[in-house]
Amino acid sequence: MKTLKISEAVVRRLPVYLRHLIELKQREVLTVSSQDLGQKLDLNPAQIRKDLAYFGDFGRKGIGYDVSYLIQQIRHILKLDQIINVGLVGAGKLGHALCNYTVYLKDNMKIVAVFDAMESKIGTDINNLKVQPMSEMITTVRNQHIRIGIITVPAAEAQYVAEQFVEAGVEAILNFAPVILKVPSHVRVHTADFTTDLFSLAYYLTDQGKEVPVQ
Amino acid sequence: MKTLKISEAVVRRLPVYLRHLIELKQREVLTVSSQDLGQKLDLNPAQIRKDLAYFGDFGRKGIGYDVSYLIQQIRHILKLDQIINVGLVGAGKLGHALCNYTVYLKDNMKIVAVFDAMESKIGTDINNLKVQPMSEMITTVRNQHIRIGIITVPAAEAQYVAEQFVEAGVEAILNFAPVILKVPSHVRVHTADFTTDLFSLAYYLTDQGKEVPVQ
DNA sequence: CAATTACTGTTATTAGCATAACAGATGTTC
DNA sequence: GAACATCTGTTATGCTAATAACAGTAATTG
Repeated sequence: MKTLKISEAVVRRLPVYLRHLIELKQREVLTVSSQDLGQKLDLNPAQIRKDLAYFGDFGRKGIGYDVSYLIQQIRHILKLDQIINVGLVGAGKLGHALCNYTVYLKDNMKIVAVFDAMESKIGTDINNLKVQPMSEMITTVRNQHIRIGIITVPAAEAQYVAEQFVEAGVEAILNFAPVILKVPSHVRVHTADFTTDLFSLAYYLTDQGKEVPVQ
Repeated sequence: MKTLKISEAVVRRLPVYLRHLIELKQREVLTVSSQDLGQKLDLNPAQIRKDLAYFGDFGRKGIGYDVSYLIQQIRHILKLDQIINVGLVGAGKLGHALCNYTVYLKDNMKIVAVFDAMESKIGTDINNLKVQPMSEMITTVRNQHIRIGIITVPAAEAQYVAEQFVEAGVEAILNFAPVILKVPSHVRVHTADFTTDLFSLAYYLTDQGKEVPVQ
């Protein structure tokens, strides 16, 4: 285990490896080479080897990587062998979708509390969790040892929610609102905004002028 | 307008600029400097100037950028001044959320059709759109001139849906399923998977061992 | 058991992107 | 209207990340 500074690009590929390895394990594949992985994941084999080598010598020359062992190692690197509690603010459709989705996963990461500012939503059930008012957020985050916060509120409220999360002591935030959040540097933020994704995809469309048949 | 190859990193920042500029316009700010923008968006001012300069001389020395003019220009670059119809497959919670969300935007990009494979979902209403069966997908995509496809189905079905989209003639795909899609090179794919986001955030958490108070 | 093949881990090279530096232009102030 | 401040567009520099190359090791085959 080296102590080099690992780039974010590397870290973001690890979950991709993990996902595919789990699939391989389900298909009872025992070992896999960087070339196989590269083909399936559209990545350069050398890059995969280098990524993994940052964290240890997981492979065997002439053979490849033991699937089960590598799964175990990546889960450890990503801290998925710890219990990681997650809190979510914003019980809208997207919030609902995320609650369902992550529960589906067989990992130690779980959404354990949901909050909303709207009176009408408080007390309603999402995936066996009762939606709590914002006033309870800080104490719940502390009591339930919530370490990651997810924000699925409208843009205008996102900064306020982020500040509450920070005050409560969350270590990282996953933000779905289309704004750049300002938080202290010890809190990691990732913004996952699909309008950005959609708009940047539009750039690559072929230019066709403005007239389009509308029925 | 130069014909250099624009990097994806640049393209992905354009929607971020656009969003903030629209906010500035609503607040009746007339001009803005790269420094102001950089401060608000956590970006280097030089980078912003360079990004914009790829596409033209939009700013004025000593002054900055005219907000309205720059909005217009970026919208043009991103082709948001054209009508861009979008189709979505997967009428689950996430699909619902996306339908609501994009409709909210005042842009020419709209989800105009929703499909699902499940019998029980077909015919139901999502945001004034009737969910159609997969069998109608290809003809609808062609008739309605759908150019971007969104995939919000489970991982196992995503590749099949992608192939249908490609056959129907879609130019780009936004994929929310946690798989790497294989499509011809003329179709642009962006995968927006939040398990990847969440898992890579976990990497940055402080190591705390495995014991965690669970109520 | 030598020769061959199939792999990794690591070092070297290339390419791409972000930052810095600066020249040129605009407005403002005294 | 000269001196100064502001801010862009562009060129130069530095750095980070991706790719390629290769040495070393394990299994396999004749």
